[in-house]
Amino acid sequence: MGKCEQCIIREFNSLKSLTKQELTRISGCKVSKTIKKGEVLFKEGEHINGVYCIRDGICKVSKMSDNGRDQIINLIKKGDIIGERSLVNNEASNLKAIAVNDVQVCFIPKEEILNGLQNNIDFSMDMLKSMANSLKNADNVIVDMAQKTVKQRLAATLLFLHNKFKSNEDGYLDILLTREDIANIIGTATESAIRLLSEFNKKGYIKLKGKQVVVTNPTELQQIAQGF
Amino acid sequence: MGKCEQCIIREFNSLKSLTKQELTRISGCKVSKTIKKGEVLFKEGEHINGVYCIRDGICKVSKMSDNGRDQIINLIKKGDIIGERSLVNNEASNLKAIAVNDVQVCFIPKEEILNGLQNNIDFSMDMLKSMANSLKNADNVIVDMAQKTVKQRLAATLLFLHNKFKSNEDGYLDILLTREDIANIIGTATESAIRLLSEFNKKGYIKLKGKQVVVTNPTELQQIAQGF
DNA sequence: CGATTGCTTGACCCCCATCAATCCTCGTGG
DNA sequence: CCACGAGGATTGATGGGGGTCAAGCAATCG
Repeated sequence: MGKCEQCIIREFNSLKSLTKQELTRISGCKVSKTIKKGEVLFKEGEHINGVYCIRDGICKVSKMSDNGRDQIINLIKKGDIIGERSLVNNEASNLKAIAVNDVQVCFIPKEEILNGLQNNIDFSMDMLKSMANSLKNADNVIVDMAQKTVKQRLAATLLFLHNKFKSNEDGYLDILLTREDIANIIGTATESAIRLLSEFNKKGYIKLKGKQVVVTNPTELQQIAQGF
Repeated sequence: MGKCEQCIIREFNSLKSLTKQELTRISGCKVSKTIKKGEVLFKEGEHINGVYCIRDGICKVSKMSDNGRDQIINLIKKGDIIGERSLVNNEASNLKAIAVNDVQVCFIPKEEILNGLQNNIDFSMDMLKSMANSLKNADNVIVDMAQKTVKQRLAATLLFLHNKFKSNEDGYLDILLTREDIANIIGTATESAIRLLSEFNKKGYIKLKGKQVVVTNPTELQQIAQGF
């Protein structure tokens, strides 16, 4: 496999602050994996003992609720790192990660990351910033979940997907989620999500081409998401 | 005011990892404040330029949603620190903090904390752990908000308050929240919260003595929170 | 080419947001 | 000391949002 020192992906995450030396060390012990669509990267309760750096593809990160439904907490893609949290507080993962499409990841053992955190201030500051940002984001999600209607949340989610995953100028996404996935992001029943998607489609805010969802009127969706 | 080196409060948070020297420096430039019940510690959009260490009392930390309702994100008490996030990523606060009862805080300037993060690995690791923990917590809240009914969330919230704020053996809380506050934690209308509180009261899971809410049957509330 | 999985729509009903009226409680000023 | 006003607590009535069950259809796969 390639060498971390030459990997562009790390520019997108905290690993960019590591030194050449550190990267070389990591390069020597990292493990590259391919996870096929639908397969599990790690599951709840598992001890990950390291972090995953996503080189390509998309994973849905979810957590099982008491009522037995999977709530999707996050979608991670190329350049994202996952597993730092369990690593830092030395606990088993409380989340599950499943490949939405074929995914290539590099696994970096715990010791290497801890070593970096202990000896490289820039790296640990980057990690802190990244977590601080995730926390801010989580707060926003909590407020939305608590206060917004399902319709508002769907509009917000479509915009989120549009902004994070749109590939080319025609607005198609790099990601293909099932209706159930979308419902599990919003936190609603699949049928409710479907009905609202159909409504948005009729009104021309989005286009449904098979399973593809294309946002055609972001402005209007923004309005809806904010409650108008 | 007292000296940080001798302050017991810091044992409850990341500041415990600071050296005697660092604490002495901080002691010299910290500012102690008293915030009266209902007053604002800081508000959304404000540049805090430091962190607050709660010495006594309770603050509700909230965020305004698009529809104009305040969502309470967190309740912080003696020993908690707030403001690290905005400090780390150098942004204005996205949250508001209001004193629930009279609160005593120490304000520690940004530079001191940054200095600690730069030079004291133990301190920054503690901060990382603290944030990792908050993130795990936030994930749980997101799942609950997305998947649970208002009744379940109320039961869970009552248990949370019971565990975090119960003072003496008779189950009374150190905290006195209005019905509106409780509703704003759950993310529901005040009337809905009131109705359910009344229902729990009739069934004997809690006791309502004036504004005081006392949990009398945690086991049953646990069952409800999990959906039975 | 069955069979499984995902998508869609209809029907039903309960939860909960909202509006409204009343009661309670406490702090303030006369 | 009491009246009174304001904010909080409570209860009722009502309507819509959204969860759930069920049936039919489309698409994908071994």
